[in-house]
Amino acid sequence: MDASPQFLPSGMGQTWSIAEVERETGLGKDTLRVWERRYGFPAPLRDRLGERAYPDDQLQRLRLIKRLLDAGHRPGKVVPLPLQALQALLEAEPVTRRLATRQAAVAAMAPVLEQEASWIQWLTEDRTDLIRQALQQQIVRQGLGTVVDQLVAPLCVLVGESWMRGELSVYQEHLFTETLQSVLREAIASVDASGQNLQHQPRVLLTTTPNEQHGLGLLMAECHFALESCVRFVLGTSTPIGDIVQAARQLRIDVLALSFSAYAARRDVLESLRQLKEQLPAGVELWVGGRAAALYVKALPEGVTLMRQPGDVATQVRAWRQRLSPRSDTLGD
Amino acid sequence: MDASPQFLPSGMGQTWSIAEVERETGLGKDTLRVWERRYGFPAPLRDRLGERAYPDDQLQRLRLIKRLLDAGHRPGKVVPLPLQALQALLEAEPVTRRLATRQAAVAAMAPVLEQEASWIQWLTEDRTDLIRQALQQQIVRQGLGTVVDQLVAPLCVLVGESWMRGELSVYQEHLFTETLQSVLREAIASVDASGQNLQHQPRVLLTTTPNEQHGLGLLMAECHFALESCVRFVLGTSTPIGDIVQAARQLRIDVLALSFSAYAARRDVLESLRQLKEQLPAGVELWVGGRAAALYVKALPEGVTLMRQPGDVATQVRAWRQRLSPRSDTLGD
DNA sequence: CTTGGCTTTTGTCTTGGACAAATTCATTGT
DNA sequence: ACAATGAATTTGTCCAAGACAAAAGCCAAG
Repeated sequence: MDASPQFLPSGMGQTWSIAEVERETGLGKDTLRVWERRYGFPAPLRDRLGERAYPDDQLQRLRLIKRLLDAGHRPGKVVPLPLQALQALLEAEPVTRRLATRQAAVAAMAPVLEQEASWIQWLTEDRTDLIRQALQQQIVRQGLGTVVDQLVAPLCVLVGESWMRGELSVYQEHLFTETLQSVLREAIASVDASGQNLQHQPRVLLTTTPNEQHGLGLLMAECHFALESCVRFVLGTSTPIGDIVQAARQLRIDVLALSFSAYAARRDVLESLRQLKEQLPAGVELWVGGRAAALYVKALPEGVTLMRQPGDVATQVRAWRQRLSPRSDTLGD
Repeated sequence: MDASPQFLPSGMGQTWSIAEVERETGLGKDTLRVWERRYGFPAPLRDRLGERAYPDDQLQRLRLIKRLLDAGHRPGKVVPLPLQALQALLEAEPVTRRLATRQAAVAAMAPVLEQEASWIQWLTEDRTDLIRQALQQQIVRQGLGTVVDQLVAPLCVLVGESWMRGELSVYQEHLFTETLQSVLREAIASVDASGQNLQHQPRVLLTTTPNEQHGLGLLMAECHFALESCVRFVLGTSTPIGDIVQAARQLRIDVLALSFSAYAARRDVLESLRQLKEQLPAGVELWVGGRAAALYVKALPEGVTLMRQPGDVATQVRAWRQRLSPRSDTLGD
C-alpha cells in the first residue's frame, strides 16, 4: 500500500539515523561525531528532534571513505574530500598495497589469470551455479590443496578489489562467499570420508576473535588441516578470548589457528594476540593468517606463527610433527 | 615470557574497559552508563585516567542480566539484583516463556525426549563426533524434513536453555552450532544432487538483516526449501536492507525468507520488516521465522508471513505453488 | 475478557571537552 | 646515504548530565 507518501518520496529523500549509519558503514558513533567537528564532514541534516539525519549521498560518501581507510589511507586526508576525488582514489587503489602476499598470489595464479575476467563476469551475472561447477571441476583435476592456494585465495583478493572499485554489489559478494563456503565444506567432508592415519596429529582449534565475522580464511585453513588429517575443532567466528582459552584447555589443543580479515582493526588484532599469548596454556602454539594489514606491518608478538598463504598450514603441520618425533615420518614429501 | 607480572596477577584482578564489556555482553556503552546512573549497577572501578574498569565479577553479573533481558525480564527489576538472585531467576526460567512454539516443539519431540540428557551430555563432554554421527543416522532413518523439525529445532531450544542456565560454556555452544551447520549443509548438498523437477518453483532469497549473526535458522529453512526443490540464493547473515532489496530485484526473487534469532532486539526486527515492506518490489513475498520474541508478541506488518516451525516452509511453498497455478499439482499432499 | 488512554520505564541521542596511543615528521648520530 | 631517537601531530575513544520518544505496564470502562 502506497497510501501515505507525504513523508518521504520513497527512496529519494530518505535519511539515516546515526545508529543506522554506524551499522551500514562500520564507523562508530563517536567517530562520526568527531569527524563532523574536525573536518566538517559529514554534515547531516537534523530532524525535528535535533538528531542527526544523514542524507543518502553523505552515506554513500562515508562508504567510500571507509573503504579507503581500510586500504590504509588517513582520515585527515580523505574525509574532507568530495565524492569525485574519493572515486578517483579508489580507482587508483592497488588495495593490497602493503601485503607481500599479492605478488605470490598473482605469480601462482598463472593457470587462472587468463580466465580472470570470466570469474568476475559470472559474478556480475549472478551465475553462482557456474562458479560452483568450475570450482568443483578444478578440485577434481588439481586437488583441493592446489585449488585453495592458487585459485580460491587469489579469487578472494580479486573479488575484494572489484568490490572496492564498486564493480560488484554487496549481495554479489555475499553470494560469492556463500558459494565458496559451500564448495569448500563439501570438499572437506569428502576428505574426511576418505579417512587417513590419525597418528601424531595435532589437535587444532579454529576460530576468529571477537568483531571478526569473516570465516572464509578459516575455511581455507581447515582445508589444509583436513588434508593433513589433523583433529579439528571449529568454533566459527567471533569467539570471546576467554572462551577460546577455555576451549583450548578443555579440548587439550595443540595448535590454535586464527584468521584475521582485511577489515580487522589493527588495534583489535594486536590486543587479541597479546591477551591470548598471556592466557593460553603453555605448549599451545598460536598460528595466524589472513589479509589483515596488522599481521604484516609490525613484528608480531613472540611465539606467534604467521602463515602468509593457506598452503603454509601444510608446511607448518609437517614441521610440528617433526618437532614432536624428529625421526619417524621423513618418508613423505 | 612472564617477565613483568606487576600489572595484574594474570587472570585474577583483571578488569575490562567499557568497550570490552560492550563486546562481551552486547550491552551498549550508553546503556551501561545510564544503568550506573539509575540503578547503581554496574559500579566499575576507575583506572588512573578516570575511565571505567569493570572487574570480573561485575562482568559476569552483566552477562547473567543480559540473558534474563533476552528472556523477557525488565531492566529495572533485574539490574539491581545481586548475583545470587540472578542465578535463582535463571534456574526458574522457562526461557521460551511467550513462544507458542515451545509446546509444539515439546509435543513433537517425543521420540527424542527420552534421550534429551544424552545430547547435552555429549556436548559437555565435547563429543561432537557422536552428535554428528547420531544426526546423520537419524536423517537416513526419518528423512531430513522430519529430523529438522523434530530433532534439530528442539535440540537448539534445549541447548539454548542449558546455555542460559550456565550448564554449557560458550565454546561448547559454538561447537554445537558448527556441527549442526556442517551436517545440515551436507544434507542439503545431497538433496540437491538427487535433482528434482524445477517446474513452477519459487525463486527464494535467504538471509538475515543487519546485526543478526545467527544463521542456523536460515539453514533449517533452507533444508525445507531444498526438499521442495526451490531455486535458492543464500546471502548468509547480516545483509544491509538496501542490498537485500537490490538482490531481490536483480535476481527476480519470488520469496524473501528471513530468520530472526532469540537475541534480536525487538526494535531491529520491526524496523527491518517495515523498511523491507516499503522498499521491496511488489509481488515479492516476505516470509519470516525464528525465535525472536518480537515475531510472536505483536501483530506483524501486513503482508509478512510467519513460520512458527521450520516445517511451515514446506506448507507455504505448496500454497505458493497452488496460488500460481491453482489446478496443476493437487495430487501430492 | 478485551479495548482505550495514562504513567512509568528505558534506550538512545545530544554537546564539548579531554587525553593516550598511534603515526608522521624532523633532527641527530654512524 | 641511512638508521635511530625524540618531538609534534593526528585520531579514536571516553566522560558528563540532560533530554525525549517509543515501548511496556497499568488501570478503568465498556
